[in-house]
Amino acid sequence: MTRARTRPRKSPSQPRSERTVEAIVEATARILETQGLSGFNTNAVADKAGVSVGSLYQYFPNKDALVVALSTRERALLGVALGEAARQAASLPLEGALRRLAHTAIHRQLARPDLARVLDFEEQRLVLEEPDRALTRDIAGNVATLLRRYRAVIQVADLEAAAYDLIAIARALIDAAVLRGQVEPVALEGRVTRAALGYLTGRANVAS
Amino acid sequence: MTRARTRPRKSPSQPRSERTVEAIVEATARILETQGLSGFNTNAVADKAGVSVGSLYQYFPNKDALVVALSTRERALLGVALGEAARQAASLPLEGALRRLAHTAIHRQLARPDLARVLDFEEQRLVLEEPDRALTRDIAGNVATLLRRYRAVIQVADLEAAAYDLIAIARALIDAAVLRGQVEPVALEGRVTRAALGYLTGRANVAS
DNA sequence: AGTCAATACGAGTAATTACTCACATCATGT
DNA sequence: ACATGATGTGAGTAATTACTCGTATTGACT
Repeated sequence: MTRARTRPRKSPSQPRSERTVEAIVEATARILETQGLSGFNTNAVADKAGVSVGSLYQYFPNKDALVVALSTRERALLGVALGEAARQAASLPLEGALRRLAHTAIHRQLARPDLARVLDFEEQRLVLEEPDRALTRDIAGNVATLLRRYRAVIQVADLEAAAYDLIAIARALIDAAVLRGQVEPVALEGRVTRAALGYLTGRANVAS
Repeated sequence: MTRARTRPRKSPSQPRSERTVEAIVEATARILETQGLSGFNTNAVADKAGVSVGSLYQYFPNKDALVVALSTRERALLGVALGEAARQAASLPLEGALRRLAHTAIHRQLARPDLARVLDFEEQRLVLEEPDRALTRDIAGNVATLLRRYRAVIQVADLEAAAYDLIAIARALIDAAVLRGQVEPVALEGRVTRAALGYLTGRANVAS
């Protein structure tokens, strides 16, 4: 029972094939954000990319691999932006740092809001089907590192878990905002920041 | 282009058919929590329910209707529990009230954690495909009503939206906890309560 | 006992779609 | 020019599965 691969082929590369892979990943994004899940099939992706299905399967072993590649690309962009934000936030108090992170994440997700929402969903599906798949590990690691600097003011012991929770909160609030069409970035940033700050520093503990 | 129905048939009812419908809904639950999405097909549900596919389609117009029915059943249970909790919390300060709600929601979701997670996911899918589908409207309404009592201490203006956001936060944190296997109810309750309280009362507003 | 509507059956169908493979074309080194 | 590996093609296949429909059974009422 060998676990199915999701990112195997595409070993050799001439510049030509690089462009093909790029086109396929971007076609996946465009299909997902314009047609949604129901329009997302490999033939449609190949068409949109201007290549044949055969070429698609030369570089991606199965349909999920498309989602993984796209997710990886988008998460990398987010990761870079968050890294930059974290450096800038180095001297800020916790609230300011969280706000910067929230601001950055919101900015990136709202750049292509429909894509963000569908992709979040697809990532959830992948994790549901294969729980150890680590799609947000890098980002969570970076967030955890940042959190460690504020250990003194944070009530939560497990900062790794806290990082994942903060990501889940941000995701939930951003996706909900997109769904409602309430995408005023500043207000949204405030909501995310307050929830995160409450999670980390609130002193609502055991009492009943 | 008439919108597809999701809960149409089953008009007439002898006691026999009631039991059939019950069996089908519960079979859906058991399939989802034991086999996950990949095992969820109408033949499997019919088998598990001990009825034929034909009978299934006598009462449910399509596969999604199964999910809607199950979701409705589970949300009703949660709704009743939350209503009770809200009454008991009537005299408590906001934090205590939120804690009671969190406690109740967690208790119910952890009763069948795997089902809760897959069902949350399926609900997301339904909303993604049909944005105006209102699966949590009743619960959100109840939460909003409760929030109105605390208007004085809440920073957020739109309490309807806040209710949806709080539900999204709770969902995200509970599902994340189930995924990680960290289901200590008390700690989880604390996390949800702190995030909710921060969201509502935090004074992280506009500053940059 | 007989009628009839409600309920149940489940083999079959039609549609979708992920994926393959035998073949074509390209581009690079000689 | 030509050889050769890399890259591209897309009609076809196989598997899955939601859903139908003609038929069978049940049970309530007379």
